[in-house]
Amino acid sequence: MARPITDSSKKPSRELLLEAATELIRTNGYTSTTVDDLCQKAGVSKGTFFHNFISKEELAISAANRWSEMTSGFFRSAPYHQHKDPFDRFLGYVSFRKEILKGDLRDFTCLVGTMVQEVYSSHPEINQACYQSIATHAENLEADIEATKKLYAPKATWTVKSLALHTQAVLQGAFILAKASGDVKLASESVDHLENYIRLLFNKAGLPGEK
Amino acid sequence: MARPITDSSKKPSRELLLEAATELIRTNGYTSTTVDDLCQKAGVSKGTFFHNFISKEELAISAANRWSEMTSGFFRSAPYHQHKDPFDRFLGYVSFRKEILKGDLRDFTCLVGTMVQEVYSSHPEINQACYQSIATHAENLEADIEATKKLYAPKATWTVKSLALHTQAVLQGAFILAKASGDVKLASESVDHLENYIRLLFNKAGLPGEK
DNA sequence: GACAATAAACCGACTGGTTGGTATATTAAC
DNA sequence: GTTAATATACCAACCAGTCGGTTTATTGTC
Repeated sequence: MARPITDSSKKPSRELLLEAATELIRTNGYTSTTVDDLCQKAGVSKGTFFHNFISKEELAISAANRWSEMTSGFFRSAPYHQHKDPFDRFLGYVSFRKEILKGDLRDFTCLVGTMVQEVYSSHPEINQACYQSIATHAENLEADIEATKKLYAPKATWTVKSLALHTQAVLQGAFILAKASGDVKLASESVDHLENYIRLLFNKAGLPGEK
Repeated sequence: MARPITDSSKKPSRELLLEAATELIRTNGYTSTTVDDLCQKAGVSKGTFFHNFISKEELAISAANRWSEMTSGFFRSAPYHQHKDPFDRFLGYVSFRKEILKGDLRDFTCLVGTMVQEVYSSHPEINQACYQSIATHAENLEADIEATKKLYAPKATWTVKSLALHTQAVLQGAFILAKASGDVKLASESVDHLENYIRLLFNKAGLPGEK
């Protein structure tokens, strides 16, 4: 049996493999995820795997790039962009990130943040694709942060880029807390503190009690 | 040759293996670190490995527990404890964490935060040891945070525990940024924002420009 | 304090199974 | 009938863990 497609309802093998990679690597990491695991999950054979990717490493790079594109699309169409005030858009982004911290860990944790820990030293090309994804995501926040800063904290000495990256650091750290504890609430509460920080930063009244 | 010790200058094989594990797992992760790698790094044989540990998994658990003890000792003897004001002690802790972000990534990143990403789903016992390490470390901050809160933000609605864990989330996230980018500065700048948050939280005047 | 018996630490060759990757054959599409 | 997509069988390297045996340290006995 071979080439069983042209059935337009079925996704191409390459896409099936990338989806399998996203799910399995998010759950078990890059090294623990074997090519056979990926083929089984995607429902294709090993021949198909190496027809579509020259190596496991190339699959990981493709998965990281695909992750970047998919998350970009996902957040671009999220509702928080509709706010008039850039502060509301920025805070809306963080609140949105908090809202989607629900259900299964495998569904909201970050593929590229997970991979970085394993590959930063041994697989520089995968690492670069991962950093590209994180950095691009952070850069997408910079316009709103810049506008917010101009409006509400024009003299602040921190840089827009550093705050954008800080939001990503908090989220990545929150994922680690959730994984380690098995309790998603710990992640939520860390993002609560990030929200609170952002309000304080722009004099928008944080939680009660800080004056 | 065997039992070559009683030479008080040489460390026991078990300790050598745990040191090797800390270094190699921090660099390459748990799965990528092979038993042979560990033996070579420690300068012992495979027989010795399995004489000291019943499995690779047990070594990882022991390494996580040792990590917990070593970091506890390291931070207990750090200078920030000498401050009179609990706010200064708390902020001093965070500043100290920032100061040690220097030199090689392998020397300041977190063993247990790295392992969690790979093992949380597949090796619950390792994961538990990792969480124990993170949680205990956070708990060690709670007394100072509690005292700071009573003094400077008694009506704040956030919990002491959540703020302690948030500091850990920021640090873990900062490590990911540093690994991904290869630039330690990104980690430092994220910790800058954490310091700034803590100052704002207790009305201790953050960076200029926030009012 | 000599020495035999026992225990603890250690070694490296070996094993069964796994891994990423290859070679080759088969099928579908144009 | 050429080409792209798929499948299966296979391989050499590698992996965690085992095993039989050696060397050193400790302990009990005289």
